[in-house]
Amino acid sequence: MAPVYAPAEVEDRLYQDWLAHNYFRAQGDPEKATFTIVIPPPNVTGSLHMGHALDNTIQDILIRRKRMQGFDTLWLPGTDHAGIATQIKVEEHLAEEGVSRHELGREKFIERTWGWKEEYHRRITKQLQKLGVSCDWSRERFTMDEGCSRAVREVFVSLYEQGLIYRGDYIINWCPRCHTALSDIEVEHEDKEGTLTFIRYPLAAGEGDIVVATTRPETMLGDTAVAVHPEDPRYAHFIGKQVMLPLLGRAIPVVADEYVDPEFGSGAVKITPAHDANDFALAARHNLPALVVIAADGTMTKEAGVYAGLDRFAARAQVVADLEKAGLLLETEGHAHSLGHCQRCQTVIEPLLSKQWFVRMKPLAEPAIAKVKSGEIRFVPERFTRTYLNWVENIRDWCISRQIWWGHRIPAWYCACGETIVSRAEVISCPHCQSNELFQDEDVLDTWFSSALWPFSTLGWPDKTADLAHFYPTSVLVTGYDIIYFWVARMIFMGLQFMEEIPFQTVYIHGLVRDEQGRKMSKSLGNGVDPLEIIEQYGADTLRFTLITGQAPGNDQRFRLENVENSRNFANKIWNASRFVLMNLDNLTAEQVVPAGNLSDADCWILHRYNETADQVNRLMERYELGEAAKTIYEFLWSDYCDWYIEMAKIPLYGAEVSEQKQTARAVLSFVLERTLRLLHPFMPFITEEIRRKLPHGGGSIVLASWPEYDDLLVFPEAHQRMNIVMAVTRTIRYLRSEVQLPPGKKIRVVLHAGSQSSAAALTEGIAMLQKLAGLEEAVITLDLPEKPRQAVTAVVGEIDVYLPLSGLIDLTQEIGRLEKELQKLSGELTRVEGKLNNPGFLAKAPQDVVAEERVKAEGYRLKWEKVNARLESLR
RNA sequence: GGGUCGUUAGCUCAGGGGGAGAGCACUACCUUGACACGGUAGGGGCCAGUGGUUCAAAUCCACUACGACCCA
Repeated sequence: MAPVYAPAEVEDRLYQDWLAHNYFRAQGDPEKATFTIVIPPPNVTGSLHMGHALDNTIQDILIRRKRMQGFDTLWLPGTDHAGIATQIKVEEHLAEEGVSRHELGREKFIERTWGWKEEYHRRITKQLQKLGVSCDWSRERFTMDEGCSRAVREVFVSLYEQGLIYRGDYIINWCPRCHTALSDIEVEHEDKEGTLTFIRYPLAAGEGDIVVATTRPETMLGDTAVAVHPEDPRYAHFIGKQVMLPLLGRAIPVVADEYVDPEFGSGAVKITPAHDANDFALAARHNLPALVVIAADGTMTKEAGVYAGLDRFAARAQVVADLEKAGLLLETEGHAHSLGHCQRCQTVIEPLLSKQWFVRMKPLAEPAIAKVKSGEIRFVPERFTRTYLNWVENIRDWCISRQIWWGHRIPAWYCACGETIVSRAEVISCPHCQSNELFQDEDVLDTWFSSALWPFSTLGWPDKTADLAHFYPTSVLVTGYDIIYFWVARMIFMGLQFMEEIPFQTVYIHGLVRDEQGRKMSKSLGNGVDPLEIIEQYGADTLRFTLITGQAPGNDQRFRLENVENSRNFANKIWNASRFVLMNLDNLTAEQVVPAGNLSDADCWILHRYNETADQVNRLMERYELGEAAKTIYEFLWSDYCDWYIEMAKIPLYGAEVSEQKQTARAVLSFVLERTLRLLHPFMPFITEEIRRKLPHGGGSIVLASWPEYDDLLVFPEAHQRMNIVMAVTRTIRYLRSEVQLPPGKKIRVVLHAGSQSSAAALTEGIAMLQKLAGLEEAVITLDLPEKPRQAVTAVVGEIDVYLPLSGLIDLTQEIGRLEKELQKLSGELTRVEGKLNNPGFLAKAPQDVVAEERVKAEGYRLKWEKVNARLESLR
């Protein structure tokens, strides 16, 4: 074995081996308890980022543990067609060839996009495999594959038949760049400093005018009314009259409506029903017409008169200039307002009146609220329950039609007779007029429509498959808080609607992976770190460990290279510890690895600590505290196993001791290492498998090895206690040595004055360890020390007095100073603890075990204080 | 405007009612037969502020300040 672990030589080989053995295949055994995760399908737009790496690491950890625990585990992989996002990519690609999608035509364009999908799907799959994910690739799905597409049609038609999908003219969010409608949540709002423009609208008849304030002057061309608050005395006499729309000279009415805020601007509002959702609602109440003045491409329509053809922003400038010329521009003032941008291309969203398909949300949301409130679906961390409920409880209808080509075509056909046919199958003739002149709706569905069905469409729905019966509902959904609305909420209501059962029991929410400075990683900033590069350089285990220990549930983390290095060092530490064990195993067989008989205190101690670790890891993992669980294993392996036990084990292994002790040490070293590797396997799958194959073990891959649980047979409290004494004394001697600057190689004599038979016994049992670990040539253990050595440095460990007699090497003044500092520290502790014990309230109300604990502490401090003080006085 | 989260060592962050933790950085020493991607020892924090609850608050509650995010 090389002294430095080289993951590149290991990882691909092991992954291929795992695949070849079908270890990740779900069994589909109806008798067995299941554990199921469906992957949040990555978009086929490009490559995976750190967020994916984290998301999939978490899932893999959960899945691998459950697989080892014997569950029938299914981790179902797949990818998402990502309608708009992918279409943009392909269009950009085409643009490089100088072709637009319209020149290419719909059919050819979709063909090209499938080609794109194939390429990126391949890339994504490879990346996931590099990460080590244990997905069941035989069940892989794609949101636009035949089965998922059938599910989409079934759901659409079914919802339509139930009156939960409708088509109509409403204000939607329009992206002039993507040329499509968007749902509300696909619009990102950003606070921008804008301008509030005050415009004078003269009365059509008679003197006077009314001033309106707007942030979007160009929309005045589409105004069909001015509205004021009914109780606003300033405008009472205008209500019912007509005003002249400037520039276009159209007469429009003044209406009264409660919606108007008299405090804002001038208190009078121009009404543009076709370009503002609130105006649209108001217009409906007052039977006002709607005039579309901004077209789908963001330029002005012919309704805009002389402004027709101008871009909306150019038109704004022109309108303002013309108003000014006409003397109708009263004033402008700075005004902060929130501006919607397209989530995909950042273009300013245009509210636009158009005919779209919608899902009626209220009836679907109700059960989705109930199942979360009842706790049937649980969010981890719990606070995301509120995030979810806030949205679902205020939900609005969902605009699901998109004016793009890449996606699920809406299964609706239109006949010249006016008939609309929504159908699961292709429609050939009109059921109303028998005409064959039918046209399918040009639009496709929102990508999230198909994603919402993912937990059951991937298991075979609408067919009643065995997988669906066995694996639905899934166990956990793992995803980032950024798509709770987009995805999680929608899966819940679709699952409830169509499976009549929740889609998952637990929603585990994690945070974002940010860059070193805490900024969101993004293409435009160029601050993204490619997971593959990290894997190539440091290994997948290292990346996984970095991501999982870097996160606390639900919180964002910063990706820092120094953390990666730390994880890499940990992998190397494991490698070298294992190297040590393997070098010393000496043909130990798997059966001999089980430690039996004649265990030393050190052996018992490490077994006990291992057992505590396993227990703690299990508790933490049950609570989804994966980072803490990983850190617990790290701590155990590095500190307990390497720093202490390996060093202790060297005594029998290197010493000229009886061979039985050697054999026991070998067995314990191997036993603890092998089990710890199993504990660590979900976190670092590759290195644990690689090493375990070299160790004596029960056979088979670690992937299917049994998961370590707490073991009653590995509890050794007395030996554990004795070792703690030996270790504390060791640490103290090391400390004293460094205080007097003894060279590390210098062997010294130490006198240990034990305060009781039991401490003396502990020390005697551990004497070889003390000698080795504290660099002693001799350790004198005594219960009776009538003459305290004067030329010595001393310390107190519990009831044990430690003396390092070092005649000639000691500066007594310095020693006195050190002891005084120690005494001061002890006084502080003693005061604090005694303060508590002198407080009658504490004695009366604190739990008895806490009081007892404090008494023990106080006694310990007092004893130590007295001893240090006595020593000090003897030196003065 | 409503909501959520954060403020802990120089830096990045865990922890979460009863003795302040990790990694990195820092200081001193050490090429000891697993590992210098290592070892040993050490320094460093009124846990943002103010009130409250409690025998006991970094931890719970309220408010304030600053920062981040989500929703209108």
